[in-house]
Amino acid sequence: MRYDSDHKEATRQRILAASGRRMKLDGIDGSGVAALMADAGLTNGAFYAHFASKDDLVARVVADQLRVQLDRLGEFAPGRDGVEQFVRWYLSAEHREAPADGCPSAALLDEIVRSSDGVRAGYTIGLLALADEVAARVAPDDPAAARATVLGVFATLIGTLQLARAVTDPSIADAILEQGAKQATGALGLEQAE
Amino acid sequence: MRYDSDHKEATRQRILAASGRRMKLDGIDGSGVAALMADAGLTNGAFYAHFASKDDLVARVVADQLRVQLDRLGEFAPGRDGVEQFVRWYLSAEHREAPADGCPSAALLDEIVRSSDGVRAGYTIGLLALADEVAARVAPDDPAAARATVLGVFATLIGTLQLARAVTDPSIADAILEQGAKQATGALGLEQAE
DNA sequence: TGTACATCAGTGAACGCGCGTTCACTGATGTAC
DNA sequence: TGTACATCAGTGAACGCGCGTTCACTGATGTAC
Repeated sequence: MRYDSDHKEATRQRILAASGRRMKLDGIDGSGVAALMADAGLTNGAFYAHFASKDDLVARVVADQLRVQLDRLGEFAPGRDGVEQFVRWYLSAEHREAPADGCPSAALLDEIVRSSDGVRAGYTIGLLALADEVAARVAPDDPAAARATVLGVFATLIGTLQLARAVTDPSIADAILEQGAKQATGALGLEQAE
Repeated sequence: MRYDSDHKEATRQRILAASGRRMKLDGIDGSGVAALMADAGLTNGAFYAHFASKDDLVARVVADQLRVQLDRLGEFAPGRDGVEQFVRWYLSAEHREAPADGCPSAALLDEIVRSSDGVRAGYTIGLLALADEVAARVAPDDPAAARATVLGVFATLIGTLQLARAVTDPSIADAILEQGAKQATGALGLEQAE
């Protein structure tokens, strides 16, 4: 090998991470292949040595980004406490202001809806993996039954963050986040910390 | 006048309605000016006699679409019953399958987040007008206090519909809609009809 | 040990195409005289 | 009443540009002998 044996894989991961950031900022349609590659420190021609097409990249990015969310949850406390920390982070002003480092669902969900079946199938898998992990934490006795509740809470988190980002009045944006936290913690049966 | 005195205004409304449908299907970035004008039965050159730019159009479309939602609410029963009917319609399989005829927030919210301040300001006004109408219906004694609750419910409705549209498994999509209805009616203190 | 060749990640120019926007023009109709 | 002109919504070609994708090439390094 002319490079380390894992050189190409490392480059691929760099493209995935850079594309995740860029797409969450500028949207999927709004992120051109040349810009994504430049973000990863490469030129556009190298793209097709790593991905079959832009659609292929989108599917990988979406899956990768959901895995990052699962990792993030893993970095919080175990059990229900970690879920509460996750919700608190999710609906924070910091997350609202930093979409590039944030949740791919909030940033991209309605573009994902319009994406290919491959993208949506990957999204579904990643979403359910995250939901099942949360369900196992909040209802260790019967996680299967809790899955629907958790998906409902996800819907609230995603919609709340999008609304808070969309409105131009900061005090309304704050109120939306606060209300979302109330609903989400209530639905999960968590104490709302203040 | 060589045309009826309201001919141009009628054309403008036709462009707005056609653009609303198309953008909810293909996204804002995904809808080119030529395609939008063709949908309205015109050629691309006429566009700039009606709108200053595509961004101007987007702002008008978003405002127009939110007004349509307000009109829709007005067509349901008065008072709380109409709100319940609105929620039921919003989280129906029909609405999930027909984004072109549906809510602009669910179809476009994360593209609106990335749009210009003008678009977002118009969105904020339309959103609050709708929220205040709902608040006046569910809490006629103190609608101002109910606004936050209503915005929280909107977030749940929007996120729920997006999630249900994104997942590739139909039974999960159905479960997401059902769970969203449970949370939304609960938050509004409405009986959930079956 | 030294040289010729094979490998392959990445470069950068080019492809056809659709984008948002501009503009000279058309043609139907109202107004002036 | 008839003719010349003004108005203006809409047409359609063209602009420069960035898109996704292709491809001939580079150059660093490993392997063969």
